Amino acid sequence: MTATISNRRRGDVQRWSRTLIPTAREAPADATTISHRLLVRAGYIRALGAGIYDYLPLAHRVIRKVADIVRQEMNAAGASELLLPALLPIELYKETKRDVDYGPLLFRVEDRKSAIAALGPTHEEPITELMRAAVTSYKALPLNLYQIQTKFRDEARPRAGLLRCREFLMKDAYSFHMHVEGAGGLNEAYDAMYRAYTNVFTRCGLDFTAVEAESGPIGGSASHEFMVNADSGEDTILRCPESGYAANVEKCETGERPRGAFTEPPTGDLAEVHTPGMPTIDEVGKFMKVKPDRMLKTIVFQDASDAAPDAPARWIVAVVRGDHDVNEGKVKTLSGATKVALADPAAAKAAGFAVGYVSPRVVSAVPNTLLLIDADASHGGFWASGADKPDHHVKHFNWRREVGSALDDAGRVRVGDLRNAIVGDPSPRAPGATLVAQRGIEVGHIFKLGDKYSQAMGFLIPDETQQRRPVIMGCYGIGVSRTMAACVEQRHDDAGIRWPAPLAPYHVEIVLMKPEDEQHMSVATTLADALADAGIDVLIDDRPERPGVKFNDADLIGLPIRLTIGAKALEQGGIEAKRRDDSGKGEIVPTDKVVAWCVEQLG
RNA sequence: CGGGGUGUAGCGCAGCUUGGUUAGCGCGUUUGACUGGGGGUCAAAAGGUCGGCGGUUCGAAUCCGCCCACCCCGACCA
Repeated sequence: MTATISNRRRGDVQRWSRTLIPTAREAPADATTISHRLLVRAGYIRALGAGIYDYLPLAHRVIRKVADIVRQEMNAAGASELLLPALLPIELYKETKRDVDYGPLLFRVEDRKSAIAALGPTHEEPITELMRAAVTSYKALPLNLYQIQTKFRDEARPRAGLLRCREFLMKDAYSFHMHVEGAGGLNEAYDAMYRAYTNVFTRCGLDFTAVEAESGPIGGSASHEFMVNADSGEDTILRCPESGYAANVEKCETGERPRGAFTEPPTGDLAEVHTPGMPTIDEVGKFMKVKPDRMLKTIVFQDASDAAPDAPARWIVAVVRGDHDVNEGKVKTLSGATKVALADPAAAKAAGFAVGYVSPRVVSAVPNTLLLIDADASHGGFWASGADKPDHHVKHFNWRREVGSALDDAGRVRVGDLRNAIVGDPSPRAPGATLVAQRGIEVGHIFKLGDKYSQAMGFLIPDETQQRRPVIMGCYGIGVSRTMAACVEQRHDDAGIRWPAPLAPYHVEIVLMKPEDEQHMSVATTLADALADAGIDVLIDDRPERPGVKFNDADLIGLPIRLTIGAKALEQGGIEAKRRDDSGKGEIVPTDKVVAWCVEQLG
């Protein structure tokens, strides 16, 4: 006897009557999202609590297929799979202060000795703890380690079925390096992960977009999100149709926008208006009869660089149009500070800011203040603004008259890009092109971590020159269970799910019109066997149900191919074959050609 | 965490305002018959701590109080 190692996978064959697929005509009333409703109705998942789900056999098979593709691509990219605990001593998180930073999002459990453990929301700490003990030489690097594991996050508001859960399945990978550039460096691993992720989602049969996301501590394009394109997605991304540039709203740059000259004449005398108890732009605008796009929104930040803790606070005041959103990252960039944060309201008040009613005039009124003006807010014409005293606003704000010569001092006033990009903004990469919006669901995220965790946890090893240096890390996540739901959001119709072949729980459903007919059953099992030999997974609907029920359920669970075995087709020496994506009854395919037909359709 | 809402059979709902037979209806389930290519028809049946605890009352699904769970909008979301 010879042992063989086969790389040829034989398909699975299962009978509907022998597994658990509890389909339902109606979805539970509390399921509102499409993927949630369809996955429950089609018997894939059941809710057990808020953001907690049972994965029934069909769902488990889909999950496994996603995971297998992820594994293959990760392994091909040189990563190694391991498995870390989900139950983690809270002390680990104290080392990085994430027990506080992560806050209530971190699930905590108490053991019999009253010790607190965390249920891992992500595994930077345990992997760094492992590496710190196991790797003591730069010669052991680079390394890329990953796991596919259940994660726990005590979400403030779990919602949308599998899209935002408290317990979910995630692939998380961590890479370790002594340097960023060059062979064996972080950038090399990051690029490899970018390619692997592109391969994964392509192989899953998903329509997706890789977008630039908020930069990590290393700067540059240090983070990408992989978004499944779906109109029902929660996230908005912006894309330049010309250059292919795409980014999320937090990150998206804009092309040069026209700016004001600060020489435009006033529109009238400065007029103060009493606006009691109106904290929002909308309310004030309605009260004063001024549209938000004619108001200046003035937000106080402080330079949070930890360079000189005793130095007097340095204030950064950002001004954007009332209908725009200020972007903290852009405030940081334009100010040149290494770190900025929203000003502490009490400290800002003490320094002389009328928080909530600030106007750009404070650049002269409060020492150590840098004024940043978004291009769209720098124009002339009518403006309303805060009045620098509580419960008051002013009309006819004029830049030159109100702010004066400070406008000409680049050390005190700068104009630039300060707000989130919006649809119609000029593209930053193609002159003349404008940004378009697109909805998506984030299913992957790759990130250059740098030395944040290795520093915090003391993971330093000597390099070639015997200098102890913190290890540089990258982290790379894929939401496995979320990918399943995102796929349903993207691929469904009124009748049910439409799985792409690579993720379908089974590739082919054989519908028996008369399961009690022995000849029909024999045709079905012979056919299923032949399909399995070709590597195809087969579900046989052998239930004694009426045809309508079975056809509707077939559409609902969404397998790519339906083969119907009934007297009519058999008399013609064939089987009725239909793709899920096609309407109608399908075509009669000669019985001996069915396997080849299926293989061809499944591509 | 703020605002709104819902808990009655596996699922979808009515009943509650105005307390009073044995708590109903549709779907589903079980049994039988007929039927047999897109959720069929008839007959019979099973299935309920009315979210929980306490209170008011002769009597509570219904009124009152406290608690719990879940959903939606917002805040939040490495």
